[in-house]
Amino acid sequence: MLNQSFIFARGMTEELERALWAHGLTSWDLLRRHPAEAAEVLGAGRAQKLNEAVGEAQQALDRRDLAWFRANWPERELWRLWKGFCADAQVALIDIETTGLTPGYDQITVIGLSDGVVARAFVAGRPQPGDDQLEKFIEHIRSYHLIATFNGAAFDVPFIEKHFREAGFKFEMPHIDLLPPARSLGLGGGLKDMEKQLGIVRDADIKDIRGHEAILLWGAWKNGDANAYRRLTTYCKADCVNLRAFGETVWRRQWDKIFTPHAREVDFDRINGQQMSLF
DNA sequence: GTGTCGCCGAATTATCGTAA
DNA sequence: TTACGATAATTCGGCGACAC
Repeated sequence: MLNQSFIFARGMTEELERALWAHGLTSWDLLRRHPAEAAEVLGAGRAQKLNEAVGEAQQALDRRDLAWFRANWPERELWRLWKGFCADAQVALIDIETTGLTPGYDQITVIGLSDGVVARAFVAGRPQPGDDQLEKFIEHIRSYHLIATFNGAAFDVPFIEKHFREAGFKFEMPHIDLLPPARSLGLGGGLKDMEKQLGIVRDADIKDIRGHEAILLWGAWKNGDANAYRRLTTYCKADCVNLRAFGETVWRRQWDKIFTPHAREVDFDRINGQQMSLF
C-alpha cells in the first residue's frame, strides 16, 4: 500500500524499510505518531528526515498532486501506487497497436483505454461506430490519476507522447509499467505468456493474436475487411482490460513478498513497545 | 592533522528483452 | 527488425572510524 511505504524517502533502503515494519511502524500515520520508535531504528537524524518526507508525501496525496509522485517516487517502486493512490476507476489501463516498432517512423493505429471494467478504442483514420477518433485520446486521458501499461515505459508512452507532441501532450500522472515488477516475480516472456502463467484467460477468438498480427489486421482493414477491424480493436481492448487482473496479481504477489513476511503489529499505546505480536 | 581503510550511495556502462 | 528502459556489474566519490 502506498501509505505503508517509506522507500521513496532519500536515504531509505529496503533493509531500513523492513526494519521499520518489523518494529511495528507499518504506516505513515504510525511513523508520525511514534517518532521515538522510528529514531530507535534509524537514528534521530534520519528519523526526522523521514518524518518530513512522509509529511510532504501526505500533503501531495491530499492535494492530488500527480506531478509530485511522478517526480519523487522511485521508478522501480511505482507498482506500489496500484493500491492506495487513487480509486481503481481512476487508473487508466493502456495498450497501443502500431504499424511497427519505431516511434516517429511507424504510426499508432489503435489506442486501447480501460478502467478495468469497460474499454474503448481510439482508432486512426475512420473509426467504426462505438469507437473514437485517435485524436480524442488526449481529452479522455486527462481525467485519470494513474496509468498502467505492460512495457509502456519503453514502448507505449514514448509512442503516444511522440504522436501527440505537436499538441503539447505529455503524461502528467505517474505511470506503472507492470513488466519490471512481473519479471522480478520470476515471470518470463511477453504479456500473453505471463497471463498464461498466472491463469488469466482470453476470449477464444482473440487468444492467439500476437503483436505482429495487429499490423496485418490493420492492413486488412485498410483494404476494407471489417472483420479484421473488429478483431484488432477487440484484441487491443482485451489487452487493456486484462491489465486489471494482471496488475492485481502482480501487486498482491509483490506485496506478499516484501511486506507481509516482515511487518509486525504493535500496540504502542498499551505496551510501550515492550511486546510484539506477529500479524 | 594526516593517511588509510571500509562502507554506502550515486553515477556510469554493458547487456538483455520486450513492444508492434 | 529498432528503440529504450530495467537490471546487473562496475567505478567513483564522500564520509566516518581509526591509527599514527
